[in-house]
Amino acid sequence: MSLTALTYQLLVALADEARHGYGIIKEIEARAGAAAAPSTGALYLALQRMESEGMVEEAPRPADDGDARRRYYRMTRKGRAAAEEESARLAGLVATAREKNLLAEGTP
Amino acid sequence: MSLTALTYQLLVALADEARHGYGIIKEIEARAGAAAAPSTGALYLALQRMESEGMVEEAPRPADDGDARRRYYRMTRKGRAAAEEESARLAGLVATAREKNLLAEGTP
DNA sequence: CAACAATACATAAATGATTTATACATTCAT
DNA sequence: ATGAATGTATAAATCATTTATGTATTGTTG
Repeated sequence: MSLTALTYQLLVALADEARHGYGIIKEIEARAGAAAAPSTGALYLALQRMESEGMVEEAPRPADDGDARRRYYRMTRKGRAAAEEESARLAGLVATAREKNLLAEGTP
Repeated sequence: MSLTALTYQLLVALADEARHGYGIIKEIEARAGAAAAPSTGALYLALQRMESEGMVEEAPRPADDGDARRRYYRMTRKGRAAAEEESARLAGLVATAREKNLLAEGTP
């Protein structure tokens, strides 16, 4: 039972701190470019699904954030465990890709 | 337009040499364990789709392989380019996961 | 302060890949 | 010769994502 690409992407975005939906998109854009970010439709549906699966949960809005529209989410223990497992799997796959010369030498 | 997880997995399996369908499954099992390998249903449908997309093409059966059932596939140039691009994307994602402590320290 | 762009969340319908199940023939090992 | 493993294949069902759209709030700028 492995994670979808989008689920994993969102878990990584939430790994360091709680964020609201649009904030997740902005985080992904900042790290990987606008093309890597999901559409709002995909994002909010995925967050709903992930909440129902127990991967994330809603978190209180920080006191210093006055924008009442924002809904914050954070990873649950289960979400973190799933993200760690998937990270290991992907790291192995990337290592294989490197062995097979699918990554330019010197790529981190 | 990015690759599905299964598509990428199959391209990596084909990156070093042409293989037949069942051989792809065995290669994945050898590298990542039986749980990581796709079912035959998923595999053959994916190969068909990938062939129609121009990601892989059928290759002649090696002379030293007498099993007439086997159908060999190899990556096309397009498939290799897509696999390289996706490898870079995933390497970046794994690097982020590492920064956020989703990978045990010392993991390759 | 008015107008506009960006932010923010949300859902429906269509699409499309994968899962699950099944089928069947060939090859290998004992 | 018998059974297990190999090998390819397809149909039906499932389920996540895409695409399109709607609406309200917040920030910016002239």
